[in-house]
Amino acid sequence: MSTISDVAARAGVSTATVSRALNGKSTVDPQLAARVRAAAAELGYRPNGPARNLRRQETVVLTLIISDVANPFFTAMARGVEDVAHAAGYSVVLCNSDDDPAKERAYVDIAVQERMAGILVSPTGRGDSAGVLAAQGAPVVAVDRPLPGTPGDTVLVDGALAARQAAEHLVQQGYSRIGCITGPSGVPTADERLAGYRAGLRAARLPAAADLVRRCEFRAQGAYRAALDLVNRDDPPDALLIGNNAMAIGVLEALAELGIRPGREIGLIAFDDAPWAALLDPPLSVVSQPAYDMGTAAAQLLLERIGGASTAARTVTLSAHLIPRASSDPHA
Amino acid sequence: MSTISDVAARAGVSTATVSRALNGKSTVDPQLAARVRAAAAELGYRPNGPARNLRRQETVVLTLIISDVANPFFTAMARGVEDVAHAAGYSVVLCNSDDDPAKERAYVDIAVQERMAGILVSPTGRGDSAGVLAAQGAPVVAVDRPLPGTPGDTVLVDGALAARQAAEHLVQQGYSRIGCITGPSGVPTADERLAGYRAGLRAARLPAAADLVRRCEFRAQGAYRAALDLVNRDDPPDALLIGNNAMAIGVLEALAELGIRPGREIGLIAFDDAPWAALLDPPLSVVSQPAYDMGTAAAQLLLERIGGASTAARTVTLSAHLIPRASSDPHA
DNA sequence: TTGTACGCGTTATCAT
DNA sequence: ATGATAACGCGTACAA
Repeated sequence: MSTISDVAARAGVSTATVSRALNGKSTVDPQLAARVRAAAAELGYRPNGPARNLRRQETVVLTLIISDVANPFFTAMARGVEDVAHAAGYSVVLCNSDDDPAKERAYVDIAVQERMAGILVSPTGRGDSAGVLAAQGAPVVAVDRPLPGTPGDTVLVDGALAARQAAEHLVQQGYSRIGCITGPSGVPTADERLAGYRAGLRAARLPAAADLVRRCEFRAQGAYRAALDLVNRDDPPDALLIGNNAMAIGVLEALAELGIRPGREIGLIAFDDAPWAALLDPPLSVVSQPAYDMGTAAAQLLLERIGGASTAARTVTLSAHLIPRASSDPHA
Repeated sequence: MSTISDVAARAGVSTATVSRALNGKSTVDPQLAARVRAAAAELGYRPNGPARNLRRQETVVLTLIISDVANPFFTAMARGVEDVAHAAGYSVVLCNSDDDPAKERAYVDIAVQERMAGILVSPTGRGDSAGVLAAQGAPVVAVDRPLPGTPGDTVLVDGALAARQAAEHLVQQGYSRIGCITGPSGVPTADERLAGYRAGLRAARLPAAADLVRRCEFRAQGAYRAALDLVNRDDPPDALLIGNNAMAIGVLEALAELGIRPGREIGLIAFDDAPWAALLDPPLSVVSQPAYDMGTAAAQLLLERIGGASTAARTVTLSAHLIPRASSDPHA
């Protein structure tokens, strides 16, 4: 692969002139510049990124670490990040932590080592990534979940409020034995949804039914088992608040197997809207989170932080809203 | 951010010893090594990636460029790539080209400039990324779609065969006016699915109905309009072969709006299985592509190519298989 | 306007 | 076993 000196030799100029001509920085004789560009094109010259980054001490690529690429919520967020980043001349690379603290940590290490311009991370909540980040003082913003320990820029949604509203909606619809399937203990989004659910029951003067709560990973499989488990009880729930998109699929599979129809036989509300949610029969009620906007907000925060503008940590909290559909209507 | 010389100073040794101790390469006095590690830890030292890559002339990160992060097909593929890559000590970063040749090109440029160890790309089919890649001689493998022009390593699925089988299945089920909504002309996967569809009709001695074919981007919106357009004809199709996952959503939305029930009123088969396809009412018949396996195969090819093993370009072709469900059953 | 020369942080070679 | 030093490819201050 040809270097800047190859180009210089071919164009009969110094490497400094090549650099200037190609970066359009200082003023260069138009004719020389043309010769340089021609030489570069003929050689298929591409500047060596590592060398350039080393010299410039900066990059124009952002790292976005998410916990599940297959989750539409995170991909929508990624779109938001990308749109803002691209407009500002940055590129974005995605890393998939798989909700595994070790993988998250590995990607954080890479981002730090490669001296990425900035890092957006939707933390698993466990693990020590936060420490690494804090120690390096790299520009970071946490999305969806706060970074434990360090008070950095953060973009959240008020999941507790949304969960509470969802629970109250189920009560209003006439359900009275409301269960909840949410993520692992310690994961902030999982915890806050559970708290909101409980607050909703309390507000409706319904007894807190600890035995109607199940916790598992934010995946279909665990939710599938949890749903079977709950529904096969002697006193099964008559409604379910579901922690996310992927879990909803597991629950729906379980109910389909048992021939239980959502809405009439069991009320259902799941976190995260998805393109297919409205296509189900009955359509699935959801708590829609502003994923795209979370992405744009996070990217903006990060860009400002990179710019070195403010120094105080900021937290942006967006709100989710309930989209009631027939799966939470007992008369549907 | 501290450098290797900071660590060296703190440990009272030379930078060379620090490098050796931290990389465990050459043999170092255990006591000294411990002192070095301690110093590094205290300083929160992280090796400078660009400097290291510059010196080593190599990276351990792979770039995977896909056209749609929100498409489960591509994310499943990404999982396959990641699993194989991680096992071999490589990391993977995802880039979202959005099916936009310019974005694809931009990410290819980045990957090449950053001297990524290897590149996996699912090309838009348009644009000149292939030329750049070929010129640089970077390790590349194309997934899902071939890289136009250059005969490099490629992982494909036999979409023509699968489309033909799908069309024939629809015929067997009793449908006779079968339409097709597929991707843009020039996109290989779109073209081959159309070709297979036509072959299926021919094999069944059904007239090729050019006016029942619609082409648009591989997205929901275009497919939504195409479906409305087709169904509102005087002589509408009685079945539809749909180009992919996202398009299926658009078609289903259109049909739901018009109150047309899949299966009984219009046969439906879509490319790409998705977790929600079986949950629909009626469940959606799909052509399931081995996305995960495509990812692992591609990653293996790439790793071998990076290793410098073979020199001849290889093409791996996997096969898709039809999963008939009720949406292609007129009696359901 | 153009060229010379140094340094970015690391690893590898060569002495010691 | 350890240290001094060159080199990776680039951008830029300084000199011409």
